[in-house]
Amino acid sequence: MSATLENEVHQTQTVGKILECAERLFATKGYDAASIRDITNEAGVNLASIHYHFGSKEKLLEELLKKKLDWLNQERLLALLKLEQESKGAPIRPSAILEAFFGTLLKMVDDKKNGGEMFLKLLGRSSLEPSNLVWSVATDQHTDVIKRFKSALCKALPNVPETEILWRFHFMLGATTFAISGNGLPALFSNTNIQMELTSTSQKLLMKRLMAFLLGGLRAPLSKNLKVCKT
Amino acid sequence: MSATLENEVHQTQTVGKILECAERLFATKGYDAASIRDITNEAGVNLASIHYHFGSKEKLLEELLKKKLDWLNQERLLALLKLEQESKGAPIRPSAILEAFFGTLLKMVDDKKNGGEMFLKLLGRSSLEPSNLVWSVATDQHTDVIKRFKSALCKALPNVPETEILWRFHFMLGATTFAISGNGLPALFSNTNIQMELTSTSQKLLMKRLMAFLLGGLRAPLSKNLKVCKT
DNA sequence: GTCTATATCATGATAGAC
DNA sequence: GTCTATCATGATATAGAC
Repeated sequence: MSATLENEVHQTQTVGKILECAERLFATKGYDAASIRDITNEAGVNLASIHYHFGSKEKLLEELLKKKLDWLNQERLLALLKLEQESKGAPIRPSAILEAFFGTLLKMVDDKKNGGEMFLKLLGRSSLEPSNLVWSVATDQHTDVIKRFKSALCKALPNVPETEILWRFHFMLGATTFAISGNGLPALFSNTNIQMELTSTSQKLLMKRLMAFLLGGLRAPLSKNLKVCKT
Repeated sequence: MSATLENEVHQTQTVGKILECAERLFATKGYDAASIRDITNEAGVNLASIHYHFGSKEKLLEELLKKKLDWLNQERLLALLKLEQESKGAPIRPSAILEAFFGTLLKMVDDKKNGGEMFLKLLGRSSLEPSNLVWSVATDQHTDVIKRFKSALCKALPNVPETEILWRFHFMLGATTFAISGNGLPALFSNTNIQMELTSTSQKLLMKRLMAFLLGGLRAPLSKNLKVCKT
């Protein structure tokens, strides 16, 4: 009995340490650049333990993404449900809906303890990879969350066709992803006298900036050709 | 003499074949997953030739990106100059400016012969990678192009502060990147009866959709806190 | 069931013959 | 400029210790 307990503790420790180090290393060095040797060394566990506990390096990444995404989507759902409860039946403000979806995401950046920013960068990178890992781990929960937000947006913006809402959802995801991993910013801000602002820009300011942009894009008037083929 | 010529022909053939295959394989399998053995095999050249001609696998990618980006930025510059010439001194329509910058990019998708779509996906992926390769190959030309477009946008939108223009530039890049590599779309469109449209959506329609969104975001009203700290 | 040591295979890189 | 041989490293699979 005592042995079982010890083993369990041991396992959770091993698995936990692997998850923790893997997340950090994947995010900083990138998935491919982070070798399982790096991870197991840093975690102080055996080289083969990743294979034993997760099956493969890719499964480890999958596990990581799934865990965090599930948590994230639950937060999103809660935020949306709260909004729906507050406005009984009536359409919700588009800005509030966006805040529930993308704001919940951006808030993770501040989660220093759990490496939120690193995870978000990893997430952004992973969502463009050919393997399509991020979207393949999408659980039923994930598609459910998207469906609910889409419905809320459709109700809030009756003038925008459903197809258009979905496309704009996609565009908004892209803008948010870039907002989080500000890789291109140095190039943009070079030769201006406002680079300084980059590092000192607080998360709250970025959020305001992004939200204004997303809202503008979401509510943009349809171009002529799109009005015609309204579904 | 004849030998020199033959060598040169040989070299250009070898280099050309490497570039061609590398671009396709990088774009389809991803940079890491495409081994130099894959590339040299498919190109029908020797394994070591990549190192001889480019120095390393990474330098090869760098070369590829630089070549295409230089071409792209020249196209953008030409488009902008044409607009500036047409409207002598007067501000240019924001939509025209966006079309010159992002439309030029999107047009590459249709360049089937040169694998435009694959390249754009590769470009999108690379711009989020930690190595920051895309932005580090940014030549003076690149920063010049960005500076010119920024100026044009500032003139066209006098109500939006310069800092804000730059941030929104960044957001627009993100939206465009996602628009091109439609990885997340299946997840978004699942359980709707409009998935079909995905594959059949023409480039022109996507362009209209994206442009409407970008314009909306670019011209969005500033949130209160941003108006205060207008530079 | 949990972990470790070891073996096998593929990768990027390099040196040297031609 | 091209090719072969070889190396160091890393990913993965398996056999076996506890």
